[in-house]
Amino acid sequence: MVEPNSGSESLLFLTDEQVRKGIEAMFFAYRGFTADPDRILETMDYGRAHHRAVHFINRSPGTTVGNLLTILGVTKQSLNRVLRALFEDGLVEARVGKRDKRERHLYLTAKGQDLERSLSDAQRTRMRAAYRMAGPQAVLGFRTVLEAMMDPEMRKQYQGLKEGGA
Amino acid sequence: MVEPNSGSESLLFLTDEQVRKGIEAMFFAYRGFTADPDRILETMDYGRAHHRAVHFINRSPGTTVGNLLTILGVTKQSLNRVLRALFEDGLVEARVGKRDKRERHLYLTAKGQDLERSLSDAQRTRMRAAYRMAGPQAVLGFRTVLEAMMDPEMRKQYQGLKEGGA
DNA sequence: GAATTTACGTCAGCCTTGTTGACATTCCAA
DNA sequence: TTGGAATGTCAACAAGGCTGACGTAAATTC
Repeated sequence: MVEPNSGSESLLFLTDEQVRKGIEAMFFAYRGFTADPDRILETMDYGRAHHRAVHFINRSPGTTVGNLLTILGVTKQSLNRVLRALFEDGLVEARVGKRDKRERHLYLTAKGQDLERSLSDAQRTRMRAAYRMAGPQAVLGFRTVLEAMMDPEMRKQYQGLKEGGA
Repeated sequence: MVEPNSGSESLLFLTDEQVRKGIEAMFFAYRGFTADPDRILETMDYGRAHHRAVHFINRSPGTTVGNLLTILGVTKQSLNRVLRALFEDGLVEARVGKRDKRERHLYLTAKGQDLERSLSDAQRTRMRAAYRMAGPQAVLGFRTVLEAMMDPEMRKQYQGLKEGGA
């Protein structure tokens, strides 16, 4: 049913049908979103999990294992499997914390940075194309809605990264 | 209207940094997007794959297995495992095609519709809240960018569903 | 200084959901 | 009649989640 509207304001954008279109758009767009890096990763022995780790280590060099766990929202066993592979292949290195020696600070090696670049180039190219097609006004709306969709703690993480970045 | 940019207008929304924020927004938002149905599903014996099947069968009642394969982008073996569970639990029924008896047309049973409703209620509630927070202009932009991110074939699927709906 | 907590690693085992390959059935269409 | 399409099913496997249990070193608290 069409929702009531305050005054003459149209709230048609809140109908079930409109919302469902948004849901399906998320589904199909997310597929596109991951498609390019996935293609690169599958030629190597890596998956999406490695990509995510590499992305956020690149984003916040020196981040700890614990931070990464929070951001990625997986168990340490899961993350550890991924990190072990990245260590062994020399893409990531861990340095023992100076202040707190229990912590491991994670950094991409040169080789890791190369991979990161090739992955995010692919993804950025698609994003940039989409941005260009849609225009700045649409991009603003895109980000606004996505932010509103996040869980509050995740939104904090996201906004933290926003400031924190280089 | 803060409109586009002929000539020397700002293209700042296309910087690497802006694009990266978009990438991270997609990552975090998608987590939120799936969180609510996931919580419901995990109490039952189902996963996201079941949700997707139920969603699209509900969306296009009478769709064939082949159509579903195309839309979901998985192998028939994967889909078949999911469908078998849904048949056994009486959520979905398959009717042999009248014109082409090889085809199975898929329908939700009343029980299946109940599950679909409870799942999409959860997801729609979040989406609607996000839409309301962001406003109609932002929602327009949101959908525009997502559409631009899709692979062309997926975009066709998506737009086909748009018209095809109930 | 001892006890506890924190940060991390690791082993083992399980589940979901994706994959390939092989093969059977049914049925449309040439 | 035969080829190929649509569907189903069996088997095996992999990625990447999960839990539980245990170990170690360092920091913190008592």
